[in-house]
Amino acid sequence: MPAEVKVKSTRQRILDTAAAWFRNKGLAFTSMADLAESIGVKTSSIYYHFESKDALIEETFRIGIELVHAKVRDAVEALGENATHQERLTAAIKAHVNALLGENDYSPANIMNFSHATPEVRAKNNEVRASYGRYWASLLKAAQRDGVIAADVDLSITRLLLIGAMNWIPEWYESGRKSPEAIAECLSRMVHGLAPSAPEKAG
Amino acid sequence: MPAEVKVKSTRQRILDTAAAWFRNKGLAFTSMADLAESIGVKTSSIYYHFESKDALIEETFRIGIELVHAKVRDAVEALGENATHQERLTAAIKAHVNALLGENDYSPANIMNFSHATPEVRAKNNEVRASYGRYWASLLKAAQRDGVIAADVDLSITRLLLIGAMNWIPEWYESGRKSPEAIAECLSRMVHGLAPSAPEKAG
DNA sequence: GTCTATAGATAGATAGAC
DNA sequence: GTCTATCTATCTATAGAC
Repeated sequence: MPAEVKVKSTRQRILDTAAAWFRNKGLAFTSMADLAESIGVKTSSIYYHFESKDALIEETFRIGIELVHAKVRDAVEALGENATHQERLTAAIKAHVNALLGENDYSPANIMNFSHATPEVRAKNNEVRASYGRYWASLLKAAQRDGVIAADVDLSITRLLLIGAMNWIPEWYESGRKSPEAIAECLSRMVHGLAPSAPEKAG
Repeated sequence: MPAEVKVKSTRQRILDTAAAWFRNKGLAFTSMADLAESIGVKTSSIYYHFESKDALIEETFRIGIELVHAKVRDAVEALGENATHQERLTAAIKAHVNALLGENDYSPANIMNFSHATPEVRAKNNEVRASYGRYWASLLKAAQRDGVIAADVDLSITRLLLIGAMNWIPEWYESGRKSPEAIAECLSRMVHGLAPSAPEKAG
């Protein structure tokens, strides 16, 4: 294989461009003509690679979840066996936040548009999303078993609130103001508040 | 005024119906024809009351924020002067969560669709949203001044993460599974974890 | 694998009668 | 204040040449 001049396939350029448009404009405000023009082909060419707009959306969605799942898993595993469960949670939070705010368009494209996709597209994305959810559930369960999270805390609600706080970040984040690291740290500290030694809730 | 037979004006029925459709289907999947048919009028009639679809969206958005702002403020003020700042935060969280999960369609319609509206619509909604944001900022600032939140916690990030965790709830909430109260309590407990006495974050 | 050309559907919006 | 009728624009998707 030639080391230089790696030309991306048209299919890959369609996916990359679609992810960027979906992230920045949303599904409805992204037309097949927009994508074609960005790439420098005609609309009909896209239909050689994807049978429909929904099929294209579905594929970008799948990639988006798989990317963030892989980054989070890698970040946690990079800590090694001796890391505390609080450290593992913090690493997972940082990785997820960075995936949503970084240069990869696929993950934010998924998170920001999933609820506005058709039921068919959502259904086909369900398994890969559920798999990622189970990974977080396992992290939280291990933390609770280890005493990092109090025994009476509802892990299901905790997980959904935690991921929700992160998934909402793209709605308000402006690059240059708050760093992804500071955001992740603040959230990690909130989760740490669920520890058994934390003050009981008032009222 | 007659006590019974209060017939809602067409304008009000358009707004109510639009809020419900925007909440359940999203902006792009709600056509003016859908709304007209739901109400029992013709599409053109809507244009007598609203000059465009965007104008209709903008009005439902404004109502949605004003409603949740009023409910949160009322819930906090109902506590009286002697309530602790933790109690005030908990009451605010409960009120916001209930507004997003309750029968009022306007607030969830706004929250779930704001980022998919046109820049013009978003801009016109900015002031009322900023006002609501300032209210939360004042709640958190008072809590920090009172020692309920540690002095080194970034209140701006905290506010955005907290509201984000709540605003994401409609994405995963299924009525009948977890109660709004249990969700609000879990989140309140997380915020309580930001207290000075809470364990310091790990590594 | 990409093109030209176009079908077919639906959307937001307007004109003018009543 | 609501109607009928229609305009115009845009979008997804397809047929067939190259």
